[in-house]
Amino acid sequence: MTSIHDLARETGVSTATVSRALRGLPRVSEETRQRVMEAAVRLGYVPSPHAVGLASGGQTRTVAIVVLFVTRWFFATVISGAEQVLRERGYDVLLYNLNDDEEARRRVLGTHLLTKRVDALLVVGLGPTPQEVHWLSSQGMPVVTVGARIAQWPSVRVDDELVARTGVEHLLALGHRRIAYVGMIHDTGISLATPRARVRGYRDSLRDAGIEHDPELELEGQFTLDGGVAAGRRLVELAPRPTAVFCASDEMAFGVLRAARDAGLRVPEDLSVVGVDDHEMASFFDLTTIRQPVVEQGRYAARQVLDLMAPDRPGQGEDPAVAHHVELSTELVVRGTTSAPGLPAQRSE
Amino acid sequence: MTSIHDLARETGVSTATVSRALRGLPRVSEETRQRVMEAAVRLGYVPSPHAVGLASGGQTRTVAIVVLFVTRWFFATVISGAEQVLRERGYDVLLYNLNDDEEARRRVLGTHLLTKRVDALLVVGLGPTPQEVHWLSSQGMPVVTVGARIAQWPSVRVDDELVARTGVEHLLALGHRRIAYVGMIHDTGISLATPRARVRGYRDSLRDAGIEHDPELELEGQFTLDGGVAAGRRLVELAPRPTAVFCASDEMAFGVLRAARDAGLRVPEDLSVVGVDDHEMASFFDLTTIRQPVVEQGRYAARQVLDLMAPDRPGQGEDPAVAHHVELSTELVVRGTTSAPGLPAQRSE
DNA sequence: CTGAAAGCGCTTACAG
DNA sequence: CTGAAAGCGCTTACAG
Repeated sequence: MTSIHDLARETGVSTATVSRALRGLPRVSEETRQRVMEAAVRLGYVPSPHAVGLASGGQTRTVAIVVLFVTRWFFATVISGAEQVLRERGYDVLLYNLNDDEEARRRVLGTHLLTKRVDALLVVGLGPTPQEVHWLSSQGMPVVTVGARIAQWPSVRVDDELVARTGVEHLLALGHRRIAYVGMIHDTGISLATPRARVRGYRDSLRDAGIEHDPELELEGQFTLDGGVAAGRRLVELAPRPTAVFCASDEMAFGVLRAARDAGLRVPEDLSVVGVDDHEMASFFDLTTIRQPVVEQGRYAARQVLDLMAPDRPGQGEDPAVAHHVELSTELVVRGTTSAPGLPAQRSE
Repeated sequence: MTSIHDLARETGVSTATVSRALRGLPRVSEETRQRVMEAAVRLGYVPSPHAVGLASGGQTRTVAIVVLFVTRWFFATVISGAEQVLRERGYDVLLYNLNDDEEARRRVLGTHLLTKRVDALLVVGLGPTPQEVHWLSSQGMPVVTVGARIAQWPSVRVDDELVARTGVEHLLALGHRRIAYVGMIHDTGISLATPRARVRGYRDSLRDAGIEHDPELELEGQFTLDGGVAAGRRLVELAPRPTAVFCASDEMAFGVLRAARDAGLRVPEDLSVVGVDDHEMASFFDLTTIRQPVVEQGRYAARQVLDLMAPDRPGQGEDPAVAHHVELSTELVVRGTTSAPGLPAQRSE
């Protein structure tokens, strides 16, 4: 491993000068810089991040991304957006996959685990508790959240209540009155913000439409495909059967479609189905859904992270173009799984 | 940030003793150890990874996982398996998402980028070139591959030729003779090993069955859903139309199913379809497929990585239970998308 | 069982 | 423009 000393010996200058030359600092003659650079390339020099970090006050040029489940489309997609932006700016990404494990969450967000290991935290899909917020803030750790809004920290998300309202109101406008909900009803894991906001939106739109709340119509789907199938099976047995269902994620909607078809129901004639996400397979299933921009949420959050760290960089202020709380817009995408009760889909092609 | 010096002052011993006490080294009185531990907890002490790394010879306790696409099911699933095993052993995971970018690949595998940043490399889904192998070896970087076999390095994979043969032979046994292939035909990106082995398996089984090779039957599907749809559209236009198709991934198979149904074909009566993976949505589509263990490949590879680094740890040898080249077994899962030509599926329920 | 001291590979005032 | 020296927070022989 060639070090700064090797370069100093090789070029006949001091290590201090080598250090300055390498980093493009002023007060180094052009000729010296050339010689040092050349030697660095020739000897395959790479700075030791440990030494750099130690000497320059603990910077790690590393950001931790904490997700609930790497394997789910939403999280993987957010990661890919954020990773790209951070990478471009020379940051490494440390991945923490919580796997919905409460203990892992405590370890990562509630202990010293990350202090000194990363410069900032990007938390996706879970809302830190007030204690965690307090703790991380007291540690001076910059944090950005995706999918949850914490007053003190920058965040990117979509308006989950509005998402649900948009879906349910689409069904109401088509004439449905008995509308079921598939989502996360019982708080099991550690992801709360999004599921809760969506049920709320569902309930509020029904109330605003003067429809009485029927708890029987709220089905547990766990935000998974299998959960959606299970919820769909229960749904088709309800009497009277709902004529439509709003699913809080496309993956659950796929499951409901399957269950409906297994039960011999026609979609949308017998059952209209709406999802959320515009998952890569949604158009495949011809699913009506509320599209949310996902890569963009990752990209934007990464920019917020960079911005939070920016004031530390000499001569750089905050980027005025980066907002504290950002709500990206969503969009109703009408496809073939919704129609007026009893009618086939009206395709406008 | 409390340091080892604070603990030393607090407990009235030297920093050397604090260091030993903290790490559970022998030659420290039980009483001293207690006092140090207590102070560490009370003051919220966390060792600086930079200082530890610098002082103890460059260890980083970090492993880089390099993948082609985080967003694809296979890669995300391998990551989750590997991450869990590494995490349990106290290693952090640095994620590099290549996104099929040749330049990113060069930067990561062909330069000094990773030297001094990570203790080992876990490469998923791409086979390093001989130059890269030589380079990384000369740098002393421990590397494990998933899905490609490099003689010098430990690897985990499935036998991709056998996978293809299993699928094609299932179709041959059902009586099909005109069998198409959907996979990666034209080498575009940087993922080569797996796609190539699978076409080879397809061609070989047909040849062994005495069926002449027809290049028209090999369709480009790019290992994506959309690629599968596109390939499927071309497939249904072929004359005479094949009676069956082997797809090198489930995602492409989903696409072919869609195209077939759009074209009014019945599956499996008019077209039998086989995939590879047993993707989480495969049973959903009732797809016949060759199942490969994916989380397990990630877990096993992580163990190989740990084993590769083990000899450095005092008193530890290699784990004899960890093999150099591992081929995990695959399994034909017969579902409803395959049958004898012209016949409906024979379900054994 | 414990401490003083050197060293890991850099950066950063401070002189010159 | 350049160098000598201290320091970042640990670990590790070496003494005792």
